[in-house]
Amino acid sequence: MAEFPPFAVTVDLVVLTVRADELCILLVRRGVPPYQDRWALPGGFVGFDEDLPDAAARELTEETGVPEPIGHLEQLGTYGSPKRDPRGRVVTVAYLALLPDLPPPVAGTDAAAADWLPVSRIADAQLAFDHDVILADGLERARAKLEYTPLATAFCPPEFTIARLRTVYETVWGSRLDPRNFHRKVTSTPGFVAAAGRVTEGDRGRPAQLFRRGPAELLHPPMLRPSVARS
Amino acid sequence: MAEFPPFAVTVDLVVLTVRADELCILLVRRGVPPYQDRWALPGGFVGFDEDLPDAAARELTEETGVPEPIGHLEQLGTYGSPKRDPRGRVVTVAYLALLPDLPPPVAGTDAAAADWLPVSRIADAQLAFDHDVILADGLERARAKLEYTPLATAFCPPEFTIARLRTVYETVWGSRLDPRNFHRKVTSTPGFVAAAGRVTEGDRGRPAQLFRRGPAELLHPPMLRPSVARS
DNA sequence: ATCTTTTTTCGTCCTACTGACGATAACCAC
DNA sequence: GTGGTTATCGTCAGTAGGACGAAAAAAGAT
Repeated sequence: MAEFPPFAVTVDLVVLTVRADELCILLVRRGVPPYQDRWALPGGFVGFDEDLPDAAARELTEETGVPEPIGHLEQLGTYGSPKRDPRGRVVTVAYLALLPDLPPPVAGTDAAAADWLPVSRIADAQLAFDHDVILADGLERARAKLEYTPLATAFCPPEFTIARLRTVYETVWGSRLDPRNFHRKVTSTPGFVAAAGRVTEGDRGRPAQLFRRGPAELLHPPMLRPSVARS
Repeated sequence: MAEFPPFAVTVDLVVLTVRADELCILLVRRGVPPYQDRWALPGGFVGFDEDLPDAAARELTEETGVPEPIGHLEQLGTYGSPKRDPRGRVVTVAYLALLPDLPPPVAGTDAAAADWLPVSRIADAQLAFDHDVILADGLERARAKLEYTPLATAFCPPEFTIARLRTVYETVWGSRLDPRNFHRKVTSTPGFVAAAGRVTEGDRGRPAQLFRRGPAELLHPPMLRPSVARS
């Protein structure tokens, strides 16, 4: 391997959570050029002896301050247009993280600030680099995966009610779901959720049963989003 | 961007086709170390001014000799373990290609040979580098995508019969499907296929209508593989 | 020419899933 | 208690899908 073009490799994170009935993303405000003072996805260079998932998990921990075996982390895609970074040839491996609601993040080393922003408030071409595209891909991935995996539970604390799970679906999909049909669907899909044996207390209305995530990796049959109107 | 670890970036291709009722993959026999004389995925270095999809399309054309606007090409995932290549730190972006049956490939520049191999004959740890893992991921992606996209048509010539499309599903999924229910399902799913207005001739049995791929990108409702037995 | 085989294509029955929505249960505030 | 709110259970009709019968349209055998 005598000659090869030298690339820089980074990881970038699309970190999503549901808070206050809004789908939010963790962004950092860049403190240095290029794109200084613009919002960007958290991320950084991959260490020379570091595996890609390790680098993503490290960045996630650094930005959220939370030890990472919480929520869900998966590779989203790789973006490597020659012009995407004015500093040189940078290929970035994007990861998608789904987390339960967390306390506000702390600003990192080279970031002026870090915060949760509602994705509904992020207009096109507002983010640094090609991060708009990466965010759009991450949102579409998350929306699609809620259909056929139990990943909506990654947005919830370890024990949650069916209603909480329903607000996750409603928030991510942006549409309302019938509470009675949703309840029937979730509890009748094998392995989706398992009863925790306890109930909520102190809220309004009838106390709700608490559930944990079940063992299923795939939902059969899948949840169907109402937006895909049928023929 | 003064200092950053220097990486090499490559693309590797999982190229699948259906020929003679078998799911086959395009492999090259390595002519140089490491892993000399082992089968490997076709691929190569990304040019310094080359975008990743362009590099993948270029490699695909080089290996198959076919101008590339045929079939389907999508990014599969990125593999970058520090130990995956003994020559140094190489991050590879894997692409998945689905093609109709093509003539045998020509051996490339640094490959001793290239050929279609049935995936059923590829045992574990037979391929160079981590290409076993990449192949496994590509197969799972292809199997899953046949469920909810019209991508099975990428394995077919421009005009095809429902029976041909059915053998694609049966070959990729490894299970038999009822011809009558399959016919009903395909023709009743909006946008999956469109009648070409012509029929086959010269075969055994009743002549079949020819179809082209329809405009749909997603199948609603999806095709369901029988392997996922229900509760 | 007629029969058999093969393959396509249409139709029927039955069950499972889903959307719309009524009804009841169990809490809180007053 | 009453009223408000939320959770949970049921009912009913429409639809999709698996199992399978049957007719249609060709090729080949006799």
